[in-house]
This record gives sequence, C-alpha cells and structure tokens, in this order.
Amino acid sequence: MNVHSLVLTKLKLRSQLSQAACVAIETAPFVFRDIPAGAQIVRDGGPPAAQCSIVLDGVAIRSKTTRSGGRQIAAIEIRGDFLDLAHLFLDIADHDVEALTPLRVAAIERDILRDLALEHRDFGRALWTEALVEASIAREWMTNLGRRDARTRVAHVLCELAVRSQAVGLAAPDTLLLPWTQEQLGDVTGLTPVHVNRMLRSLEDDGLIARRGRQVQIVDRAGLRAAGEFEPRYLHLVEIAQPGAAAA
Amino acid sequence: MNVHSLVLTKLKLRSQLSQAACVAIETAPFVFRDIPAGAQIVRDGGPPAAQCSIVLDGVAIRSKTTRSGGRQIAAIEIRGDFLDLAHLFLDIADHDVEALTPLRVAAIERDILRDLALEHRDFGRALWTEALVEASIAREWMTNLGRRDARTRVAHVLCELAVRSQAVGLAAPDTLLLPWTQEQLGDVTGLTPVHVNRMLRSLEDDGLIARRGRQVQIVDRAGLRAAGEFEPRYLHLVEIAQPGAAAA
DNA sequence: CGTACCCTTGAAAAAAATCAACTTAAGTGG
DNA sequence: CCACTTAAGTTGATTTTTTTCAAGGGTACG
Repeated sequence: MNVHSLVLTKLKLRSQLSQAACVAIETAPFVFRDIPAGAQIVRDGGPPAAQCSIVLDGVAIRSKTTRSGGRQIAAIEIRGDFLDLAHLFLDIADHDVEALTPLRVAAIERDILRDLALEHRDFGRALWTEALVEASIAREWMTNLGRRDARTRVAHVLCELAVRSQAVGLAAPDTLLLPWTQEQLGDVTGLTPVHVNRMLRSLEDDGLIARRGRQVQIVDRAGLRAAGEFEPRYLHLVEIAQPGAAAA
Repeated sequence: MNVHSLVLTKLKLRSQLSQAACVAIETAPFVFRDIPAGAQIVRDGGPPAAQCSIVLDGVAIRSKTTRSGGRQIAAIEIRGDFLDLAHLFLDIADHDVEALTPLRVAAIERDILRDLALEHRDFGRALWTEALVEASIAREWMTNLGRRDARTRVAHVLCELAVRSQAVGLAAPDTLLLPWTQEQLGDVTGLTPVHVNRMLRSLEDDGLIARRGRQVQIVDRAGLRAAGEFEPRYLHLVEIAQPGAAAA
C-alpha cells in the first residue's frame, strides 16, 4: 500500500484534514523504512532522530534509565503513533526510543515535518492532537504508577493495550499479543518481573484473563476494567468500537 | 507591569520570536486575571477552559483521582507555565486543574490562542516547545514514580522545584517555599503523607536540607541531587544559572 | 485561648522486592 | 529429530519498604 495514503489514514483517525493539507501530505517525502528489533532509534542525551516516523507495524518504546539501573518505560508506540514527536522542537533527547519488535514506519525528515506542522493549519492541528493525547496517556500512567497497587496497575495496562490495539485494527477484540517479556511489562508498571508474574496469575485465577504463552485473552472485559480502574476516556479516541456494534 | 510584555518575557525564555510574532502577541487580547486559591479551573470529564492562561504568580496543579480515591498530581505549574495547554486541541478534559495558591495569570481566549499557534510560525514553535517540555517532565515523573524509592523521589521533587523556581526568579538559589502540605507532596510522589514526613526528616537528618515550617533550605545541593538522582537536563532550560555565575 | 489543621512519632500490618531454586519454552547444532 | 543451551516464566521463603492505624504536639488564626 502507498505510504502517503497510510499516513493520511492514520491522521484522519483523530483529525479532519482540508484538501490542501491532504495534498501537502501527499507531496511530502514520506518513505517506508524498516527498523530491526532492538534498534535504538534515539539515545537519551543525544540528538533527536533526524527523521520523524509514523509506526505502521511493530512496537516501539520510550524509556528512561535511572542512575541505579532501573528502567521505566514511559510510552508504548504502536501502529499510527509517532516516533520522536517528543523531540520535534527540542535539541537534546531526554529519553531513549527503541524498537521492541521489527518496525515498519513511514519516515520523513524532521525539518520537513516541522515546516509542515507550522505551515499547514490542519496538519498542525493533527500533530498537536497526537502530542496532547500522548501527554494525556502520560498523566494516566503517572496516576497508575503513583496511586494504584500492583494488580490494578497490571490490569490497567492490559486494558489500555487491548483498546489501543483494537482501535488501530491490530487485534481482535479482547485478544492481546504481548510482544514483551514480563520484565518489560515490569518496566511499564514499575514492578519487578516476579511480581508482574504473580499479578498476571492472580488475574488469571480470578477468571479475568486467560494466557497461552504471551497471548493474553481477556475473558471478562468488564471485570478486568473494574480490576484495573480502567476508563478509556483519557485515550481520546474519536471512535471507540461499542461493545456489540460492528465497526463502520 | 504590562501584561503583554510579561507574556513576551516568558515565551522568550525558551524560544526566539520574530518581530512579527512579537507584534501578534502584543496585539493579542491577553488580560490579567486573578484566581482564588482552591479554585477548580478545569474538571476532569468537563470542557476545557474557555481561556488559556500563562501563570504569572502562584502555583497550580494538574491532577487525577482514582476510583478508589487516591489523587495523583501530574504536573505543577508555576510562573511562566501554561494552564490548560494540555487541552488546547482536545474537546474533553482528562484531568483536573486547580489553583493551589491565589493565582495571577495572563489569560487569552482558547480559540484565539489556537489561531495564534497555527498562524504564526514562531509563536507556534514556542507553544510546541512548552508542550514538549511538559511532556519531558511527565516522563521524568513516571520514572520517579515507577523506579525510585520514597526517599529518592522526595529528594528529586525538591530538586526540580528548586531549579524551576530559581529559573523564573521565584526563589533565591536553594531556597524553597513549599506552598503545599505534606499530603499534597505525597500526591506528587505517590506516597502517604506520613511517609513523606519521614523522608523529609531523613533528608534533614542527613544534612541535605533544613526546614522551618514549610520553608525548605537546600543545605547540600550536590548531596540532595545525588540522593534524588537529579539531572536537570530533562527540564530543557536554555539558561540554567551556573553555580557562582550571576544571571545576566 | 480555643480550635482547626497539620505535623510528628511509634507500633503493627500489608505490599512488594529480593533471593533462590526449579520448570517450561524456544532456538541451535549435531 | 533430538540433545543441548539459553532465556524467560514460575513458585516459595524471606526481607525490606511502605502503608495503615493511632495517639500526641505545634502552630496559625479567629
């Protein structure tokens, strides 16, 4: 599929775009790029990425490492999310960006994206929206990390991943393939891998999820959401598939 | 002092502005507004603020409340910070914004600020920078909440507040007036007020800080930074006053 | 000078981390 | 195809950290 129409599809998920903005995007030099799993795209303290990308397939993470060696994952980027929008107008990176799985992205030069953002109202608005939604997710994660116990945290993350994956057509409703290890899940939730394991088991024992390897099936959606105090409003999805309603 | 020149001063702290952008700002309808302590400016789930403001004096917080009643403060806004930039392009608020102390702000209609952001390159860049820096702080806070122990967390927050206050001329170097209770400090660090109290005492016992009421004096800056694993780079301050160097 | 509201401190309980095996699963080379 | 190797998952026992509970003590302000 054409790289430009993929980009347009992503942006239209959340924002309306004028004819002019569509033309601008279609003539902009987006190119496909493949990034191998494990690649470090941005390094904390180094320069921002020369190219800014939209994830088409795969999973990337933003993370920070403390002096004492702990790692905190600060964002998960899946299909439709931007890599390194966070540094678009900053000179020095304040965190790492890493490909967790092989990544396929639509890449564009950073300078060109900046120009687009500042010159085209609709495109600018679309980019702003993306950035503000990511900030909203960050606030929810702070709440998760600071004020919820381990079991609630894990359940919350599972709910978020399920909803986001489903919203971009990555997974069947309530099915979830975790591309990461329990250690990485611990880096998301601020827990040790051992404790993540126990919490997953607890959720499974209570009949909220079922697991086979890293495949997680949400058995009791309402129950898991209650266990995770999950309210999807913070994701600012324009069209959340209603339970029972077929997607348009 | 003139409200427009105050706004210009704030924006120039981080971004260069062209002549045209300055003129645009000076002709924009910024007005002074006073907001009493405790006022709720934005309510989670409600509409964004009709006016967007830059804090001139006082302290405001963004926070979320969990279903089980815990509160997490997700951002602290002091002089020069924007109130409700977070919702500039979103339709429903995803968190509360509240005046912690009496607030004096430069307010402007949300729609007008959006137009300014989209029409004037330099102003747009300045606003983007503010938003991205706030997102960077959020990532550091996630790391603090998820991966640092209680004492380190408290020390880190103290360091951040000291640096940010000093950067906008709010406090003498290494002096800090906490306008909040230990309970509120707990809502920042994800700790109980009792434990915040113990951690403050621990930092004091180790000679890193001194307290008299809510006035905190940083006695050993390097020591406190080490205790808090504090590295100010994530604040993206263009001009951090160097120790010993007088501000220009 | 009383009355809130916060701060402080101790003791006990709960949550999560750590330590230490052991099991399973996946991948590799014979 | 199987044995071997390695990484990840699982489980129990123990220790540490943090919360909870409870009782004073200070301080500001009417």
